[in-house]
Amino acid sequence: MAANEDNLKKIISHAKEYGYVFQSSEIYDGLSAVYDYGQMGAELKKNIKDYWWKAMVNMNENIVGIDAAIFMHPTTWKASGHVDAFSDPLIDNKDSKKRYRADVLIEEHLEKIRLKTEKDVAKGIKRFGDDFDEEQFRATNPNVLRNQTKIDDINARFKLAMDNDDLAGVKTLIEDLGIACPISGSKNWTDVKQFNLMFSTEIGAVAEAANTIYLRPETAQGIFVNYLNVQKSGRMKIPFGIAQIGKAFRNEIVARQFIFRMREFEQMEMQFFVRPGEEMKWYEHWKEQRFNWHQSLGIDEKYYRFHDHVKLAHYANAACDIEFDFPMGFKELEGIHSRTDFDLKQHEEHSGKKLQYFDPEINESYVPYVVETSVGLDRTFLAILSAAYTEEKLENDTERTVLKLPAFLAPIKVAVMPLTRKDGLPEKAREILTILKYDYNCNYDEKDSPGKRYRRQDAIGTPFCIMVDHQTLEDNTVTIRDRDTMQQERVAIDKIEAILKDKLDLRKVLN
RNA sequence: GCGGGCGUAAUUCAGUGGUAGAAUGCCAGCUUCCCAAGCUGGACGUCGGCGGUUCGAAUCCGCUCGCCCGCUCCA
Repeated sequence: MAANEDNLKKIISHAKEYGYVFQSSEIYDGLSAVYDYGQMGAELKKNIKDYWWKAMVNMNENIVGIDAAIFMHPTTWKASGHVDAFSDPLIDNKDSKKRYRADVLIEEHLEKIRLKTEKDVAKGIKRFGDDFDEEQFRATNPNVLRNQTKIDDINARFKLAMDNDDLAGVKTLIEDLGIACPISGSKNWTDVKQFNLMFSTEIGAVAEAANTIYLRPETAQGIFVNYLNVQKSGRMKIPFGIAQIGKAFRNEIVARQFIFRMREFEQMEMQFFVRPGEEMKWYEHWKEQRFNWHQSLGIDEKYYRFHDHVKLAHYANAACDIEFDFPMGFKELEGIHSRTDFDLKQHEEHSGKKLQYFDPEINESYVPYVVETSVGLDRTFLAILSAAYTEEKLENDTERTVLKLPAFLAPIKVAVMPLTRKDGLPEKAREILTILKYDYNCNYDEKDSPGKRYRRQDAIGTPFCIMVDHQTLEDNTVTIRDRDTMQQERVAIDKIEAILKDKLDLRKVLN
């Protein structure tokens, strides 16, 4: 554990030192849980996006990509459930310092009262056996009735308080009920606070007439509200998918662990629309597909595992995560959810528009079921970066730090360097650079010894280095040095393009 | 939000009351030329920020911002 935490620190330092990730607004002391991608990070991130898009959109005939706006009609978030679900009333116990959801505390209290009734019922059964009329007992027994009244009263008070945004009322209710902290046993509570995880701003130039509008907390809704547009304009036939890469925003109470949990983050997701009843088949299909995608990055299988959700969200009938062994342990990287027809039904209801699909195969109209794959781009970035970060002991008893990034994702694909700065070698090297830079992001470096330059490229993860030496001038050959093996291979200049093309060929990874 | 740890150069750190250092890195030049060689020169820090104590603060105190860890949260 300690070694792993250490590892995260090292990765953060390395990421900063070599232009991968910077703290946002650093000169102003930073902004909590917001990060910027630097010159290397932006390239890596872009390459991850491209690779995902290629695998999901380009490789699947029945998946298309869109780019929806971050701003959406406010009703969207009522329909999706985010307005309610993303604003929990929270309360802290001052003695145990534990935080609870106020509604959960009250619900637990109600559960205790219900339990009393059940005990009474159980007693009755025990005493009277078969003669016991449970239904009548529940309807007439004074204790049971009194408890039921209590429950109804509490529910009514809670609902009233919540509907009126009366947080003080919620606190009073908790105090009146004598609810104690399960840990400390004390009733010493802070005020109830509302946390809304959605960022809001105003749309409309005139302040009085402005409407509150949210920054989307997830990208999925942009797909749902456009599903019919895409289906009709793209002549899509079920089953089909809509993919999207974009930013989402969550005002996390605690956001930490570098770029793992940020307030502004990017998701890559695909909603797959299927015929009702076939969702489990597709759920299994995408579980496998997405796992294979991660595997294709060439990171050891032991870094990944599935985690099935036991407790399902209100919209799902099956859900699992693909978890990655980050420096801080196994954490969610991607979620695969069978979302049923919940979202589309909700949007039908709130918009009053039909969101049905006519299925010519079965001659029937229906609201499709949805299987979602949603992967965090920043998390994928962190996963790849942390798996790639390697400190190696070399034979000559020195060390090197190398980013063993998948070659096709590396920010710089190839560095071209002259062995010395004399004898026309730089000119020759630049000729080669000119050939390659149309297809690949290249580096040129002539400063310092060759060994030092190799190490510099290792640190940023450049998979290939081309060295122009004196033999180049004689026979037009160069050496290509492999980042991971450190082996050099002498090849003809006119073969370089073919060799790189082969080494970076996505056909090999995308199977 | 609570608790713990921390914040000094690009990075890793030393410096505990007398106004700042090392190593690595970076830049220029010389030399060397295939895995962080050497030499010379150089740039970069209002010691996270604000305030207080003091003749004097990187150092002591308060507040604040940020990072890491635990709790909590993460439909």
